[in-house]
Amino acid sequence: MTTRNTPAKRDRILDAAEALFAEHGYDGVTLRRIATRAGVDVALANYHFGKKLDLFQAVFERRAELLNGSRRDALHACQASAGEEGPSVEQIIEAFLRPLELAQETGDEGWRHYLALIAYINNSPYWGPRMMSQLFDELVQEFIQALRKALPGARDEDVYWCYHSLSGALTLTLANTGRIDKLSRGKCRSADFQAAYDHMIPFTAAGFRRVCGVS
Amino acid sequence: MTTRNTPAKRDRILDAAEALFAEHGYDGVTLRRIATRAGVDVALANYHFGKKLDLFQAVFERRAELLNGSRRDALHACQASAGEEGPSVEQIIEAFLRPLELAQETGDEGWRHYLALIAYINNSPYWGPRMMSQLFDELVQEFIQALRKALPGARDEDVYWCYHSLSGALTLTLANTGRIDKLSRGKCRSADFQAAYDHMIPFTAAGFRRVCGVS
DNA sequence: CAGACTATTCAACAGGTGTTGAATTAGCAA
DNA sequence: TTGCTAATTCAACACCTGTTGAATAGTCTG
Repeated sequence: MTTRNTPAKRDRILDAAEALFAEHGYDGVTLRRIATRAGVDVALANYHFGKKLDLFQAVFERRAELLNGSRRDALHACQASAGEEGPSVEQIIEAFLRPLELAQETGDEGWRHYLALIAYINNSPYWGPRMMSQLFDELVQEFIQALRKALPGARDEDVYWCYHSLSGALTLTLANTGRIDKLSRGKCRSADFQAAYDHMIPFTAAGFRRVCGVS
Repeated sequence: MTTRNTPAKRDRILDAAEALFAEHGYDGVTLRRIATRAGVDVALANYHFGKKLDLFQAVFERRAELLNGSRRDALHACQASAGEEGPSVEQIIEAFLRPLELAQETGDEGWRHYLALIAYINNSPYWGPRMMSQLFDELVQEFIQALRKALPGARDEDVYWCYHSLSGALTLTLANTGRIDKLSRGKCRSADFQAAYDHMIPFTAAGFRRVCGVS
């Protein structure tokens, strides 16, 4: 009965905040701008979410479990289809990255904004340590565990440093700054996510193999 | 005669702005906070640099040429010592990265802040496209040209996508968020720059080789 | 219908923002 | 000393910030 064609104002606030926080960061966005973009009074954000920081956190958490879910599914799927010794490095990284590509390629541009927000947070010396761990560390450790199994004899330290490089490459992809477009004079488009991941998967897999000593 | 042991206030403003912008971003920092940290009146920033945005740009530009210089020197040096067919992928990436490590390991922590600021700008969808090109593109193109020569037959598109991954891994290193410390439970420390680059160089070099088809 | 509860807006606050022009100090030349 | 100029501070402005409490509209229940 209460189904609407226009989304509820509460959701529109989240959508607006998501897009603006992703592009300008936490301090670069005012509640009034969010409210204006959502077509809503300023006070409504406070009514629904409390303080500005709580709204920020709500945006951050909204899609996290969904994302973790599809990533976890992808990992378990490739583990199930692999034999006794588990999936290859390539398959694990694929499971780590492809769900993001799918999310970015959805018609819903909210996912693009959300992932750009993750990039902002992950790259920030202030927000990164404060917010990333609570939602993403557990699953990341599961991926790293799988990578360790796929790289027998690798030193833990090396695996973590490789993951660091993978995470950095991914973060810049999610940020979607369009810098590669300019650098390559149009030969690459950062909006072409499929191309981005198609290159990133073999790139990082080769890095893991080389550094972690499986030659 | 006018040599002082305390740096001129103009420089102290730049130092304070550099550190604060790097940690909190452009909008997360107030001129009053910069002035306080520099031990200076608020109006002095405006006197020396004009608007807040001009101060931001001044900080961004202050060390750029110095950095480009040492990177360019490193590239030319490895090109000179290499034979006719030019340096290897590893050598080029080393020339691209080591100058940053050296800067970060200087006693002067200003360089650490500066490079974290570069990471912030490079990763930002707002600032990245606006500020990175003007100062850094020319030299980056020189590095990419060298990489192309070291990877004969590689498609331009592939080289640029590989550079994108390299740039991302580097950016997250510069941001110095300390996330890897927590993830690895102390096995890796993001302040250990030498370890970071020691891993990053073979990691990315292997990626280039694999993706750009030199097997 | 009345009532209750939620969602939304209105109006305003106390405090912080970048910026400016005038006033003050310091450094040096003649 | 007296000037002159650059460096620095002071005081204040007009505006924007997040946040709040009261007022209004909307929605469902009985």
